[in-house]
Amino acid sequence: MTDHERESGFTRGDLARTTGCNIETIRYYEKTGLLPNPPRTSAGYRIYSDAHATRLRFILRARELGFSLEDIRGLLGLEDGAAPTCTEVKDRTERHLVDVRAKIVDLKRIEAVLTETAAKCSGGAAPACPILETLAQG
Amino acid sequence: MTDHERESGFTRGDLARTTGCNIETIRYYEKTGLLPNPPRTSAGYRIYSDAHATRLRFILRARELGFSLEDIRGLLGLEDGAAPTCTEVKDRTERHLVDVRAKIVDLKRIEAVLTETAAKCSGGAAPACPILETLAQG
DNA sequence: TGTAGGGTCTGTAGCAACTACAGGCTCAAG
DNA sequence: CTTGAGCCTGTAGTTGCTACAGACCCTACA
Repeated sequence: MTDHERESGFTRGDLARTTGCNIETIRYYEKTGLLPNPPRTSAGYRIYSDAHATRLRFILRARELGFSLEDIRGLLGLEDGAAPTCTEVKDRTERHLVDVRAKIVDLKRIEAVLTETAAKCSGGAAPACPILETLAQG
Repeated sequence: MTDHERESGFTRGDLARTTGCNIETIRYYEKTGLLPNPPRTSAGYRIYSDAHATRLRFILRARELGFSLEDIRGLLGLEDGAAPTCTEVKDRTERHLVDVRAKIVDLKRIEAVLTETAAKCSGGAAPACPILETLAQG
């Protein structure tokens, strides 16, 4: 890559480093349309700009909050071409929130059962394990 | 399948119905070694017994509690051939419990952020969406 | 000028834990 | 004897990556 070509742009490795994203993940997001195809040098190297970095950070942030890539596609307005309205964004967020809360409830139930079950077990090499028995009875 | 062949046994469909497990999942568990290869009729149909049903229910129950198939393999003593000791089972359960609790903490954090973010949004078709802005800033 | 080392390019395969076919048998009922 | 349901197999798809292999390319140093 010549100085001319890369001026005001950075490579995939640079983008990975500055965002903390795995370098292969960037290519994956490009393939699935979350990131736009960047311009290339004459040798085929991708050239990224600040706009790419901003979008990638958005995606990573949304992922951290548990949005699926499909959700993120919607938030980015990649589904119907137009940017989503504020209402659409809010709806999506609230639907996701419902999912998150349901998962919390689920996990708390699991935690309670596991805690209770584990407490029954004194350890050691007893022949009958209370944990296994609990699992068997379901 | 003749009456003789199926006597005291049931088919994969039967097993699926009585356990609530998807019929294809049964084959998958067999392929991955969680369920033993059942005997077959002369036509190749699998014949299951109560022992198979018991084991499958154990697996399903453990799955409900969030154990991975790898964990379950351990609980069933399929890793080293011998049934695990009570201590091993307890260790595995407690390690899993740590994971579950970590996930709960994670999701609660996510829930808090989403709730807070969604509250900023009044809906409508405002040009600047506070949710999207929050995501962008991360 | 040559070369060593990194980086990047592509396509493809693998992970978990299923799920869903297609295309072919087999079985029970009418 | 046919019809329809059920079973058999292998294989491909799902989500969200991650990890190669084998080929380029680019920079730095001798």
